[in-house]
Amino acid sequence: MSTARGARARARIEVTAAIKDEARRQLAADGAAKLSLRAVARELGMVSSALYRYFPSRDDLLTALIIDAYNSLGEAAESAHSAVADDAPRDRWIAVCAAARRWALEHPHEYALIYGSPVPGYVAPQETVPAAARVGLLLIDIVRDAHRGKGVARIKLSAELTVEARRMSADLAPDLPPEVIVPLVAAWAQLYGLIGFEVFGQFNRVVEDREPFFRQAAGRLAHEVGLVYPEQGATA
Amino acid sequence: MSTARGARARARIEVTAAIKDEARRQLAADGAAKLSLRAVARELGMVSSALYRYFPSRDDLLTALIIDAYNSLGEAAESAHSAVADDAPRDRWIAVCAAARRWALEHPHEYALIYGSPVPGYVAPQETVPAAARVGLLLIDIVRDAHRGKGVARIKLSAELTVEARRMSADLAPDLPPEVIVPLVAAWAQLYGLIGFEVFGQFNRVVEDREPFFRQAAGRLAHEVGLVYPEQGATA
DNA sequence: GTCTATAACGAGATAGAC
DNA sequence: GTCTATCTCGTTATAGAC
Repeated sequence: MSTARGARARARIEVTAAIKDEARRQLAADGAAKLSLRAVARELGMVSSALYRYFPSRDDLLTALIIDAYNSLGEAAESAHSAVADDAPRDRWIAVCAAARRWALEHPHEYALIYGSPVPGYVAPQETVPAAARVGLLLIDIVRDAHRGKGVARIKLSAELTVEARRMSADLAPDLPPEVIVPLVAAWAQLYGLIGFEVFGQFNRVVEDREPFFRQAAGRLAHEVGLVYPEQGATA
Repeated sequence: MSTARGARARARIEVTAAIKDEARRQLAADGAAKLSLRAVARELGMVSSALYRYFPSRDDLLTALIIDAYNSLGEAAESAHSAVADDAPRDRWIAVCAAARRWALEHPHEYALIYGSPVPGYVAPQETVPAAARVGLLLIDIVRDAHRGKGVARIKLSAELTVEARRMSADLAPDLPPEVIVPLVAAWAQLYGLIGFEVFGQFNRVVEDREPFFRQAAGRLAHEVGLVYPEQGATA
């Protein structure tokens, strides 16, 4: 009986994985907007009503794919980071940025799913938040370490930004000063500007040798958040 | 006879505009992937085959919408720029960035069309290039002026980037040195990272008071491309 | 010449009866 | 779970109105 239950659980996991794999293939072919439970079922030789035992709606399947994508990206970034965990913060920052870029280039359709245009009619539930936050939290960790080691330069914030900056700091990293969290969040968004332009083809005929270009830009982003070599202290 | 031709030409322009307006409405509702000639025709009280007198295919209609969006954005940026044409390059830079952001927030679906996920099965023809380049060329102009006035700081490029940097410089702005064109292109991409995160909702619960945040970030981008106040010369 | 309407194709999705 | 009747779609051929 426990073996039967185990077998059933195993089967359920396998079918769930097969559904998501097929859904990812259709994502790549037709885009998230056209993802259809029926088409997935047909391709798997199932009937559409059977899919509802695994995903109660198309939106739930989409949510699962989105969470998987964020986790896959987060894992790629975290494992790249752990390989250089003892290096200078600036090098760790660049390693994480490069890992995010590599993942995006290897999974362009999943990248489009999480950082591209919103899917019409779909609203991401709160469930997606923890997975979505992984890369951001990693970048915060790196800057936090540099800040402890004083290897971080602070920036002057405009007066109109001080209230919001304090709120962001309290929300995201209470141990980091507002003058650090603002450029950090900006760099986070800018990183995905660089990655998105490459993945979505905006760099075609503009930037050709993209790896060194990206490394240079990621280094500038590190500088923007105050990460300087090796722990040489802060400079304005 | 010439009046007849004029009336026909006018009618053609009006119908073309009506088709594009309706297509834009459907774009906002269902996304570019689901844009359908038949649905547009139905909503306009025409028959689908009649649309082919105006757009030879669905992709041609999409292309027209894309070019219009780029031109609308380009116009917004250029008119914002001409209002501050005599200010310091740094202020002109920030004005153009702010205009691009405002346009994107006011036209989120058209922004998604040109800077979001690619439309599955659609490849943008070369026709779109001139319109797509307008904001970029404006940013180049601003940096060029600052460079003439020596108000631009050069950055050290990594050795691995020198060849590509020279190619980019020759291609995009032969009168600007590679050490300027690289951060300029990077800042261009990063600008759309900031805008995209706001338009696509990635800043929800992260950045709330977004206007001052954006201005701060745009100012940092200006700094990154070497624009400093007023023409106080170059610093590393 | 310029346009619109009718009809049809082949492909795919969908709803409901069974 | 299967089958069928009825939708949608992009696109083309054709015929006729202005």
